Amino acid sequence: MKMAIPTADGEFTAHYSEHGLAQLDFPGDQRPNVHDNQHVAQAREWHVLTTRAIEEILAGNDPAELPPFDLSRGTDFQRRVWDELLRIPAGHAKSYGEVAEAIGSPKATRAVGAACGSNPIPVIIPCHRVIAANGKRGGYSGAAGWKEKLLACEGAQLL
DNA sequence: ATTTACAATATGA
DNA sequence: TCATATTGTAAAT
Repeated sequence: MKMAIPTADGEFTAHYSEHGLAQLDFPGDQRPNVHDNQHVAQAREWHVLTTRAIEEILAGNDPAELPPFDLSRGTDFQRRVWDELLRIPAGHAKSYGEVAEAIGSPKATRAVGAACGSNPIPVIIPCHRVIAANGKRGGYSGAAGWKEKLLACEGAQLL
């Protein structure tokens, strides 16, 4: 199930599976991913939540409500990372090391980076709020410019 | 099954 | 500044 999300910054594309939001793409950079299912009505409800959440984030606020995610592709470690990312409030940034420590493996900083890289739902799962240890930017797969843009939008404090 | 490469970091030279 | 060990995954051998 593929649905567009028009925003002031372009049209995002959300992909829904039968379990929830499975993937989110930046404007103009759609990854080919076809989810065919019959749960159209349910996907519409999720889509409302997704759209509202993205609008909040682009405005620099915390989304009040999120759609369910389909993390079938993720490992336990990755889910721990993503869950931790969701706890970062708007306008705040954590380093890879801090996230690694928060999930119980202080030395798995590199693994955290890998988990962020395989994050299927950018923006809502705020992988852009994860930065290198000394305020460096680190990377951002696919849409590098968005990291700075989103952080600037929130006025994030880069320690 | 083993090696390599990542969006990292701390340490030692 | 550069080399290396460390950690979890995925992809390539």
